[in-house]
Amino acid sequence: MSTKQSKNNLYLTTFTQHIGAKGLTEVTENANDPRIVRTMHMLREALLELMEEHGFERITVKDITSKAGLNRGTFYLHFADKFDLLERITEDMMQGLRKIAQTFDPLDLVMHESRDTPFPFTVRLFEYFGKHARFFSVMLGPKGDPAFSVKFKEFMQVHLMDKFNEFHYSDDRMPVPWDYLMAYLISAHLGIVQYWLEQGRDYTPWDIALMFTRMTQLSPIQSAGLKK
Amino acid sequence: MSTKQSKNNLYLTTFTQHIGAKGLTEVTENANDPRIVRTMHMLREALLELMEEHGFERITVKDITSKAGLNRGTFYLHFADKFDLLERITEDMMQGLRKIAQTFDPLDLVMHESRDTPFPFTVRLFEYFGKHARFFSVMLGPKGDPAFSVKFKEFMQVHLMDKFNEFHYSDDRMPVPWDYLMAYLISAHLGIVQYWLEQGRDYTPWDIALMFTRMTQLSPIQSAGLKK
DNA sequence: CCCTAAAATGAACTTTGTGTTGATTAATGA
DNA sequence: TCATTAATCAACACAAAGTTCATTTTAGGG
Repeated sequence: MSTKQSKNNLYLTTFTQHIGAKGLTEVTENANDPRIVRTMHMLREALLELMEEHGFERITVKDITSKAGLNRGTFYLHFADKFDLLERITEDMMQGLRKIAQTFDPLDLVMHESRDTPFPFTVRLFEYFGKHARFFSVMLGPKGDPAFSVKFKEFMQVHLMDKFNEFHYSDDRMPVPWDYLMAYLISAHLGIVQYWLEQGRDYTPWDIALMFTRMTQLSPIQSAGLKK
Repeated sequence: MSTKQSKNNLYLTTFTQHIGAKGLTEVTENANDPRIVRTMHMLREALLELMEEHGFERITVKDITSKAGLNRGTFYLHFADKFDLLERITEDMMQGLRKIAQTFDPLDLVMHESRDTPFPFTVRLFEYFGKHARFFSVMLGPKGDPAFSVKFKEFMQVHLMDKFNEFHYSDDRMPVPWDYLMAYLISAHLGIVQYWLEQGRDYTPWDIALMFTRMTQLSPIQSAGLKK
């Protein structure tokens, strides 16, 4: 009773260790705590690995925690469910993209397109994709989340395409409606990102960015170098 | 015992009413039986409606059958699980696409592109998308299945793009690698389909097909009619 | 080094959906 | 009319979800 220095903290044990399936982001965790950092990292990595293999749909919380080597209860200490986890990862990545987007200047583009050099902003984006290749590769791939592709497109729309709104004529003078042209270009660029990741990044960000410059200036037929 | 004409079929009751979670497509049903036709139809419609609302991931077999007004057991009479159901619907739609693809002739394209008229093959495709708008709209949208987008791209690759392989120069003479150009174009076209469905089909198949013709011939900058 | 706050663990429990089974009822079509 | 077969119903074992609480482990400031 005295040798073991007793349990004098019995009446002061931990409160509210739990998140609750509803209160999704009401958590104010100490993000500096190395235990939390580690846990988060393990869970994120485990989720991406499992998604790569089976797709988000087929994964259970049990799978995630056992791959992460953590207790299932620990998961619920931080996230309401697997959707919550995915959202948090996604939001972080989008933050990263938005930060890069701040450096974007449309006038820069005009300068570079006339001299067959890649647009530096595009290079920076691809460097980011490369840095987080696993995430983007999974999320934009066949096992990924189609809602993320939409998010990504919205990002391009707002941060890139909308900057050029002022430069085009009124709709009746255009060969193709403005909004359809935007849909075309955004999806085309997304397609390049997907293909590049799929191929294991066989070109440098610089090379890819140069392709963008060229494909924007040439018609598809010219880009193909088709024999007539 | 005699008034009710008895149960003389007791020893001949139905065998193997069930599919089994593994034997996915081992079923040889009489697809003409109106009961089956009706059941299939109800299940398909229910699935699409629910996907539109909550996405495939959030749906349970219970949801599907209760929306379809059927017994849950009936579902398992025809499908192993919800994935199986989705696959069957998808396969049917792809069949429809392949059938249209048979009518494709690349030489046709050369004829039409020089006179600013839509490519009839493209018109036919969009008529099909329109006819099955709910399916394509859901599956290619944010609540859909990213694997289907990939399937769809492969379809375009095989049935459209590969036909032009012979017409291009060797890679070192091209402004952009051939495979990247294909990824760009395929994704761009997919994007138009998605956008068109999203907008509630605000143009006719003919109009959309004409946009394709033009965007293939003009550079994005020309398509935009950008002020210099 | 010790001690406290907080994170992680482990075990139990309820609930919900799954996939299966066998018996019964209802519809089809020859 | 009647044999066949689809659909229904009720019951089952099972797996994972989400929650709770007591206990153990860890981090880091005094």
